[in-house]
Parts: sequence; C-alpha cells; structure tokens
Amino acid sequence: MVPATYKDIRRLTGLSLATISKHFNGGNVLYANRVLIDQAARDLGYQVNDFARGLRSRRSMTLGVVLAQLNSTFNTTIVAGMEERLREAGYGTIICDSRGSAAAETEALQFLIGKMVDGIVIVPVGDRVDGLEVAAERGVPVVAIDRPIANAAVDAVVIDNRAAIASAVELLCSAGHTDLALLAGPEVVFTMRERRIGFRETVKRRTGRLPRRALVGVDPISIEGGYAGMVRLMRLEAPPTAVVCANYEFTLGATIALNELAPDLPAPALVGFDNLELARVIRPRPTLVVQPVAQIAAKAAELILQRIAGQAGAEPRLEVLGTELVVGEAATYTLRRSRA
Amino acid sequence: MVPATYKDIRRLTGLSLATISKHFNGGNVLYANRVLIDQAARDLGYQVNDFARGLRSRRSMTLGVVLAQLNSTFNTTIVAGMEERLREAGYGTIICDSRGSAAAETEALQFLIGKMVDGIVIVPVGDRVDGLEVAAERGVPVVAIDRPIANAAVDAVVIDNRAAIASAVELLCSAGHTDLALLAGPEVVFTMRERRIGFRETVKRRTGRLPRRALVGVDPISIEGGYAGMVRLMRLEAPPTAVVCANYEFTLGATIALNELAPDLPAPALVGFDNLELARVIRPRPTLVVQPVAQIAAKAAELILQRIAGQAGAEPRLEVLGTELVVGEAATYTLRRSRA
DNA sequence: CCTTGAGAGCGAAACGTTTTGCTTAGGCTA
DNA sequence: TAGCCTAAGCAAAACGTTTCGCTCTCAAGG
Repeated sequence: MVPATYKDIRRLTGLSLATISKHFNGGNVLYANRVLIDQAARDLGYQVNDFARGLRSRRSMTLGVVLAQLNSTFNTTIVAGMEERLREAGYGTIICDSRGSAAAETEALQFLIGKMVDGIVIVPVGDRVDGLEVAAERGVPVVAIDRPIANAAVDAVVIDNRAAIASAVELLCSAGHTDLALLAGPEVVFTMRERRIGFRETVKRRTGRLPRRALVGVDPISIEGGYAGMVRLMRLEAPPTAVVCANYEFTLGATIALNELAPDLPAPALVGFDNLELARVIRPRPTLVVQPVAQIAAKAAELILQRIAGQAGAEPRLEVLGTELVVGEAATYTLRRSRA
Repeated sequence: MVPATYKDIRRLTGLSLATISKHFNGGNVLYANRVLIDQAARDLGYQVNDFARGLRSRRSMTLGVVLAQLNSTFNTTIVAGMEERLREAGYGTIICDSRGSAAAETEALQFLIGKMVDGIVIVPVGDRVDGLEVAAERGVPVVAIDRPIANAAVDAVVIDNRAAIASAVELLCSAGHTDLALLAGPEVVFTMRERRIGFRETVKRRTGRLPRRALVGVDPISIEGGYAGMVRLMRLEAPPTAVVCANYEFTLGATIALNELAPDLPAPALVGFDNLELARVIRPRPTLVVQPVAQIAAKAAELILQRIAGQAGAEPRLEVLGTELVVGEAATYTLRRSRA
C-alpha cells in the first residue's frame, strides 16, 4: 500500500541509510551488501522517490521538450529519436505541446521549470520566446530545434534552409524548367523566411530574373494551404512548369491537388519537402528535400547533454545541418509528359 | 541564482512558514498578509518547489499520458483536448510515447509512477499491459482510451466499433452495393478485431452471406498497408464495388491508391475512418466514420478526475461512445460513374 | 460574566532522499 | 612498529514544503 523507503531496507539489511543510498547511486559497497540491498529492494517492491531525491540533489534526471505542434511527423520523429538517446543517458522526457500559441509555450516552460527539469529542448512557435529568463536564472540549459531564438542566447540545431531550397531549384532548372513557383508560408516563421530567400536567390541566379510575383504567394501552413495554393497556381493564365513546396504540409496538399486536377490539366513538376511516408506510396515518386531528422535528434541530444554536464563554453552554439535531395520521378516527369 | 523559498518570504514579511503555506494553498489568511506575501513572492521571483511539495503532500498535480503512437492525429487531438480540460482543473500533463512497443510502455508507466503522477491515461499497445500492478498498489487510477485493457480492472473510453462499421456497411448496401471489401489490420488489435466483426456481421445480415475471403484481408496498419491492400483488391478478377477502411491509415493509403489507379480502372466506392483534415480536401468528398474525439477527450478527463477525487465506485467503468457517419460524395459516386 | 467557537497565526515534526564529515579496519610503505 | 592511505560504513544535517497541534483574540450567546 504505502511505498517502501530506505528505512524498510535498513530494517531488512541492518545497513545504514547512507550506505543504501550509496549503493543506489553506484558508490563503493561490499558485494555481499549490494546483494543484500538488491534482494530487500526486490522483496519490498522498492522504487526510489523522485521527489525526495530531487529535493535533496537538485537534479531531476528529466528533460523537457516543448513542441510548437505535437501533431507533426517531423517533430514527433525527432522527439522519438532524442528520447532514445536521452534514455540511454539516464534521462526521462516530458513532452509539452504549445499548440502554436506563444502563451501556451510560456506556460509550458513554467511547468517544466516547476518540474525541475535539467534541460529544455524546444521547437519554438515564433522568433521570440517568453519565459526563458527563468530557465537562464535557474541555470537550466535550453536548445532550440528547427528555428533559432532571437531574444535569448541558446544553442540551436537548424538545417541550411537556403541551400535546401537551392538544391531543389537547381535540379528543376537543370531539367529545363524556367518558370518555377514556390508554395510557402508567412515570413514570420523562420524556416519559411529562409526558404523563401533561398528560392528567390537561386531562381535569380539560374534564370537571370526573380520569380514572378504570382508564383511566390503566401499560404497558410497547412494541408489545405498547400491544396489551395496549388489550385491557384494551376488556374493562372501562365501556370508554372514546376513547383517547389516549402514543407510537408504544402507538399501533401499540393500533391492532392495535382491528383485531382491532373486529368484536366498538364501537371507541373513537383519538388516536395520532408521525408514523408507518403513518398514511398505516391506515383510518380516525388523528388524530396529530406531533412536529416536522425542527425537533428542526435545533435540536439548531444548539445543539451553537454550543457548539462557543463562541458560547453559560454557562447551559444549554432549547428547547421545539410539536407539531402532525393530525386524521384516527378521532377522531370512533366516535361517529358508535356512534350509527348 | 539560487531559487527563493518560504524562508525568504518569511524574512520579508515576518510571517511564519505555516501561514505562507496556507496562503499558497488557499487557506484563511488576512487580506493584508495575503498582499504582503504576494508582493514578496513577486519581488523574489518565487516559484514553489514541486519536489518539496510533492514529497510532503504525496500529490504531484500531474497526470501521465502514455500513447501507443505519438505520431497519430487521432491520438494527439485527444491529448490536446484532454490537456486543456485537465489544465483547468489545475493538473499538468506528462506525455510519453510507447512507440507501439509493450516494453517501452511498461517503462513509461514506471517513469510516470516514479514522477508520482496522480493518474494515468493510456492508449494501450495491445490487449494486455504490463506494469499496471504498481499503479494499482500506489492507488494511482488508470483510464484506457480507444482500447480496453484485458488484464486489469480499469476505466475505459471506447467507441462502438461494430456499430461504426455497421453504419458504413448499411450505407453502402443501401446504395446498391453487394460486393464489399474491408481494409483492416490484424486481429490482435482490439479495434481491428471489433471492426472486422462488425463488418462481417453486417454484410451477412444485409446480403445474406459472409464477404468473400479475398475481400477481408489483413494488412499492416500503415499508409503503405492501405495502399497495398487497395491495389490488391483492384487487381482481383472480381474486384469489390465498395471498400470500407478500418482506420485513418487505411483510408489515406487507399485514397492514394485510388487516385493513381483511377484513370485505368473503375474505382470502387470508399468509406473511410476518422476525421481527417484531408477529408476537406479530397474530391470526391469521401464518406467517413467520424470518431467523437472531443467527447472522448472530455470523457477520459472526467473519468480520471473523478477517480482521483475518489468519487467513483469500485467497479471499473466502460464508456462506449457512438460514431457519426458523415456522408460525402464517394459512397455513391462510383455506382453513378460506372453506370454512366 | 462565563462559555463557546471561529479566525488567524505559530512552532515543530514530518516527508524520503543525498551529502558531509567522521570513524574504523586493514593493507602497504618506510 | 609507526605512519599513511583506501575502502566501507555510519550518524546526522540538510533540502523546501505541508500538516498537526496549540495558542490567542474577539465576538456572539446564554
């Protein structure tokens, strides 16, 4: 009923609390006594009380994760990868969802600090994050993923967004396309801003002029947004011959739109973003900019663990990872088809 | 640097620790003193230490959530809904991912118990869950969602799976279909087992005979599974005229397959499962069995809060919620089209 | 005038660990 | 043999709350 404590173990073994504690924390204890303690613990169904331990040691062996969107393959894949790595290091993980709301994000940070987490990994909602000062005061290290944080000096793991989009544009241009469109979200989101810049710059460099205004609209970051954007593009008087999608949602939405419209209209070439399971299923196999999710997870775990261990310098570190362009059939598909 | 404590507040206010504690827990304290304490707390940036509080009070004001799959709209939507309700009641939420692994599930339960959660909500991986005894011993209530737990007497919130599928079958039969197929996963998963039974029974009742063996295959619960299953069905010598998809993944996979194959083959009518955002985007608008996610979330929150408050009887309660059949265009679509 | 009870406050004892010194025994070196 | 070191163990003091009794005051009721 009532959980066992060190005192119960003391009763069964005759050892002192200090020795028992030492054993549970990997200190030097005689073999015979180790066995004794383990046996007693098993008999009692003993489990350490994290509250007492945390209160005294000021460590929780727990990390907090705050996600801008819980319901996103990209995020959850990274979290799963990180969790595994952190579990090996003895840390548990608490996941919070800020549901794209800055207020909820601040609240989540407070919750985590209250839970005395030893570190925080965050996919921020926006460029600025409120409530990080408390973490700084408490000495709780923070690592940002996917987007850096403007108003705090914290480590960050991001991809080279401009280069990522550039590689997509390069491919399309090399395949002969000259009229490229971009489906992307609003500039306030870091990744969208960067990808947009990468798109414009590369198009300019390769074709000699900036993309037409109608081809770089702003759509809501959602499947519907991608769908609507693609429909809009296809209804233009001069539709693009190729479309780059700036993230997963746009890719999916655009693909759906193409599937529906394809019978009636000549479909443009498509380059999508993120490693979606769908990619294995959609025909023609789409060309994709693939983020190194495993690497991102590993790097973030490494950064936060180093910070906790105090092995990192005062400077915030920025890790920029490269992306891969997995060429499918869709990039050149249409050119071939429209020629036929 | 080092966090403030009651002692600091005592220094600033001259009040005793007992009084300060009473105030922070809503007890009777003179207005003047309340103001004094609040002021001091603000000046000190005071935040209560959850470890000390939990150690003493044996309550954490935190609930644990264990998901069989973090990366699932269905699950995350429910979690988001529950979290909101629980936050209102003053509870924080810790989310764990068992990644479909029974071992990880047990580990997550231990982690949560160690964190002294006041209750656990779980979407179980399988019919049986290991590690629940500890929760029972500690008096930590558990509520299962989506699937009941066979080896423990806990509350559960599920939908009427047989009726859900039955409604889909009824609609298709009423539309004139006689050759129905089911895309579903293995029997070991509760929901799949139930939906399969519902399918067979209703087909039998409406058409007079059980569905052909080839039309009720077992596919992996994944988008690919749905895709492969649909392709297999369409390649049969006598393909079905209508297909029921037993969950979200199957629906999505099947839809993709249809989109690709449609130009070549007469497409069957399709009834899908779960309220996917995609539904708003796909044309023809699919008919869907929609789970009452908001209700499920609310009911689960209610059950766990009641248990914590000790207001529930000894009997485990089983809440069975109904589903809605949202009729789209696809159910009758093909019949019309194939007549044309 | 005495009793009763409620409101407000206090001191001190938990809660279950970790951690800090301090002992002791035994082995090694000089 | 003296001196020193290490391994192993112990008692007791934290850690920051909540909670259990007590006390005191003041107002109402008889």
